[in-house]
Amino acid sequence: MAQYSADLDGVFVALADPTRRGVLRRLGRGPVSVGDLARDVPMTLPSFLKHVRMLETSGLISTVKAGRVRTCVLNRERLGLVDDWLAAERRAWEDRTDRLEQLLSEEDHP
Amino acid sequence: MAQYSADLDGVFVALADPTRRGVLRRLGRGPVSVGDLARDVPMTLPSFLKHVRMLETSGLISTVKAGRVRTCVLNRERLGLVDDWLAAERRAWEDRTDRLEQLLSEEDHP
DNA sequence: GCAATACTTAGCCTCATGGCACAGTATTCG
DNA sequence: CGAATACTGTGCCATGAGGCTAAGTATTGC
Repeated sequence: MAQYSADLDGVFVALADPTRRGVLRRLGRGPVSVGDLARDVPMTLPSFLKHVRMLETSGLISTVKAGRVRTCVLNRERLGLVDDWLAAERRAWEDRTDRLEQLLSEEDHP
Repeated sequence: MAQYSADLDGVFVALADPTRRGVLRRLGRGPVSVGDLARDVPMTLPSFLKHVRMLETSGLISTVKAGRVRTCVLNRERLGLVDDWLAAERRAWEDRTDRLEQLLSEEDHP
């Protein structure tokens, strides 16, 4: 659970940057090399590479190097963490809402 | 759209901290004062207050001060931003998958 | 082999985050 | 009124994010 939380930290941090979200969007259309990704971004390559590394350590993408080209692939299932978190939050709210409605209906018919 | 992206930045940054996620979870059960929230957290009040402010500027919570007590309330609808972003990502993937499957089926029956 | 390509490393800068302590303000209670 | 309560403001510090330049390494193409 502590690990779950740390993973979630990493994923949310990774998502909190437009450059990185842009990379994810692009990778949704298939694997792309670092160089090709960087061409779309107004930034030097070393700076951009930091974003790629961060996406990789968050688990949102994987990369493999073949020759001198590093290719990035989206790990779609990783966003399941966000889904799960959202679902858990909402479950908590709804439990509360249920109890609240129950309480209200008891007041209606005591 | 630029604003949408900036809003998303703020929300993801806010969610990228266990303390703040804990606050949201707690607020899911109803409004709570800053002091009560702080009691659960191993941190000084001024430090904790920074988290509350950050949650507020991200739009995930609202706060009102009555007398000397500031009460925090969850803005549930704000998480819709995350839903929307997730949905948009997935739509992009699926479009691609559709095209890919179409391509494959064309290869099967040229 | 040599030059171009595609990263990669290293070092530096600035600003934001997340923590602290300490002192202040505004309300409320006796 | 005076003390306790509940924040709030200020200033400090360490760390890490996000950008840069300059130089280095490993592959590939001619």
